[in-house]
Amino acid sequence: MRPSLNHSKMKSELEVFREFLEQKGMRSTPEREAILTEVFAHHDHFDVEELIMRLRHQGLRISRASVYRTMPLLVESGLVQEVFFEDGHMHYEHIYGHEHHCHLRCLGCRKIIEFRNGAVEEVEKRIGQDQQFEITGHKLEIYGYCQACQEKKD
Amino acid sequence: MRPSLNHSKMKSELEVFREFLEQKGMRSTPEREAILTEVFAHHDHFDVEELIMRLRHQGLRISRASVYRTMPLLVESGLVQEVFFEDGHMHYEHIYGHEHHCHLRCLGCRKIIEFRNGAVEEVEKRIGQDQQFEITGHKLEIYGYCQACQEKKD
DNA sequence: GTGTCTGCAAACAGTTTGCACTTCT
DNA sequence: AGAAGTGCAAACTGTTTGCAGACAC
Repeated sequence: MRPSLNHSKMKSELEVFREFLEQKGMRSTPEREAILTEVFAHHDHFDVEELIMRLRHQGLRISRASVYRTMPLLVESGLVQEVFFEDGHMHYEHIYGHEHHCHLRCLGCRKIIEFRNGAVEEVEKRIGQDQQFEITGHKLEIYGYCQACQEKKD
Repeated sequence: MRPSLNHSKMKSELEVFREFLEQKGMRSTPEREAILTEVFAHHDHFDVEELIMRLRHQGLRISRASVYRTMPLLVESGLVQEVFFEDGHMHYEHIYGHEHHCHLRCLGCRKIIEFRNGAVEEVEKRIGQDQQFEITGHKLEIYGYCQACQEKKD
């Protein structure tokens, strides 16, 4: 479902994170690294609560505060992305080492399908030139009703 | 900056809202209509706090609760869209009567530029067919650094 | 050793909700 | 009359923060 890029020539996410922290004069700690590792352990969208639960299941009792303090670091380092805000809280996904993808969301059952499409990258490039922007990324979300939910509506 | 569609053949947003409410067995009230009117009175992104302030400036003392209760109705009716969650709260824009547009966001100064691009609509259409989705809309946000912020970084 | 980080608990902010009263039909 | 809506204030929930002790460098 979510293909990885060829990692052979890439730094690991841990290396990237350590370099990011060092460059900011911040420390690499067991807590931060455990959070990072857990974030990359599953290929699904997640929220802070789920992440904390997963850490607990590993026997790691990392405080809520530390997780909340670490999330912006992961985002700033480019390893993780805020995907959408829903049900009163933010949802994230890790993006490092994965091809860029967009989201197709069913407004009926709330199911989310990922897809890739090169055309969006081209649009992005053109817009960047037109507006003199240095583009670093994009988010495309398409929404509607999946087949099952279309039938339910009738 | 943000061109309107040709309104001559369109229902007004008020008509749309009234029909939406009626169809849901809900009432059209002065509060709901004042909120709707104020939402369509300015062509900018806004948040609930700003909206309440603008209503106050009109001498309308509509409670926070009513505004919070009305926002989901405006979204559900398709008149308004949630644009992004930032600084701890949601930001909206009205979309009825306006061509669809996307957002280009500067990560440096947080400035947001709107743009239109037909290619995205085509992508949307194709994805809908591939996935058997009935597409109702999309959100594309491209981010990066504007020219001024690129220079600042050097 | 020094400055950063963690965990805790309290604080905060946006949003939701229960309730008594009002309003629309 | 009855159902639905409003305003108020309290409750709720996700997130942030101050502080004392712990730890990385």
